[in-house]
Amino acid sequence: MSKSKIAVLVIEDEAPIRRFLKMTLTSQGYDFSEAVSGQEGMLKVASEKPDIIILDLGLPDMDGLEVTKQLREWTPTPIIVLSARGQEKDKVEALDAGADDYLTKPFGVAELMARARVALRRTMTSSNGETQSVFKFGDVEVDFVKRQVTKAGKELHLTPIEYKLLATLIKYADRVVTHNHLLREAWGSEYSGETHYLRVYMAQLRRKLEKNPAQPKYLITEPGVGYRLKVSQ
Amino acid sequence: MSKSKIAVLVIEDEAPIRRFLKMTLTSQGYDFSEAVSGQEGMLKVASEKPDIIILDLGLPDMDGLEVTKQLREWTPTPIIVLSARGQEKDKVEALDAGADDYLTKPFGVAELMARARVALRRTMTSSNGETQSVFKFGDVEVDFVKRQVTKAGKELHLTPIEYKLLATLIKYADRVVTHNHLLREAWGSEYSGETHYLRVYMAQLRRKLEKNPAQPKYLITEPGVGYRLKVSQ
DNA sequence: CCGAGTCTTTACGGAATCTTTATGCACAAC
DNA sequence: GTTGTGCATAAAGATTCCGTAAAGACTCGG
Repeated sequence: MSKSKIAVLVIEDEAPIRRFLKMTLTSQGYDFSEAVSGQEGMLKVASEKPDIIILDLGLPDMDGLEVTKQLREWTPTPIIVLSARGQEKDKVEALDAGADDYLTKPFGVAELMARARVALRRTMTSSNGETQSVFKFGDVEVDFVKRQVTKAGKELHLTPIEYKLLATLIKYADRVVTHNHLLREAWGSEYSGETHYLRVYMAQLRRKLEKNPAQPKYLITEPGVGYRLKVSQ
Repeated sequence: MSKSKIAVLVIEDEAPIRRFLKMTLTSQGYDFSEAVSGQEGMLKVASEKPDIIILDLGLPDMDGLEVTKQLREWTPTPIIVLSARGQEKDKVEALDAGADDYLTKPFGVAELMARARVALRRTMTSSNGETQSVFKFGDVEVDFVKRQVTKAGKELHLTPIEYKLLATLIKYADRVVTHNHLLREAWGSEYSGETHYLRVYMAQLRRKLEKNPAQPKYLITEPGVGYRLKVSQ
């Protein structure tokens, strides 16, 4: 399963709240990351590309509103704001600055989780991912949203392993992917060394995707190393 | 269609609040529309296709949670929930049912407006296509407002689970929906892994909807992955 | 309390997929 | 020329997954 975890970045200076959120989020299966200041937070948003940001407005180094505005200049990642101040004016300012939600401390963790799910629901279902949803080479098209492959417009059926294998090669298009790497991604880490499976499945993929399977144009063998999906030129 | 104004639908039984919202919204340049019951509200969502819905949970004729869930079966239009109950449990339930935000009465109108702007900001930027309240494939028609299914004009009875299953497949039309995803949406998260339920119910749906259930044209199996409602081509 | 409708559970034949085995080819090393 | 290694391909065997029918359990209104 190549389903990576959902990554949450918590920008919060108070250690107890950070610890608390870390416990809750990790126990619910999220990938947790933290920053203790606005500066560090913005850097981590850029470097780690979290799926959602939980931001305390009362940071020591800079105004939380300013953090929100600056983030919104370049990223649409959902931001849930936490604040000790419950005045309506504060809420309106933060929401208009680009925050997606606003919770007043002390907040209930169940509500925070529910509101995080709301924010994530949007970004997940809307098809505007940073990864292109359709990949093409030759007359083959791979639609990752539909999980469907077509060749010359005609639908093509791939088995789960064939699909994962192809998806991995596309992920590293034009680069060589080693035998073990492919085995790990398509089968699982415990299959390292079973390079024979690869030969069988690469042959199947070629039969389905290549015009002349014996002289592949796209699914290239790199002897002794692995395979490569050739798309350039 | 050249819709200049943003249309807001308010579903609320208390006249004073309705009047108040009408004043505020029209003065801010929104197109205002209202419904006094859940039934009327759902009909107006289908007929008027508002850009955003403000929904009071405490309606006389039906549970607001149920309204939210039924709307979410076919439309992604933002829903902001108003409620007199401020318990965390109520908020979580409403948000997980599909609401985009939850305000406890008495609420500040500035905050409501700000939260409406947040919800609108998201849908306006992402190119969300219009959703229809009636979905068709082959000679089958599904009316999400009446909750009624017809085949070749003849009314067809589906059990609650059959209906939810079909509604979920329609929501992700042409996309592969995994076993667990279907189980979560139609049965609930605690049913993950009970894939044999799906086999039983997919067979029932095929018997009712397909001309030749043994060779389905629309309800397609994706072995080892899930199912897909095929409507294109 | 009963019965209709619905959900849950079970069983099994068959289909699809994964795994294993076998054979042949190309090429390099010796 | 022989040998060995890595690869391609086909096909058989093993396993998992799916479709179907039917029976048992549950729910709810009357």
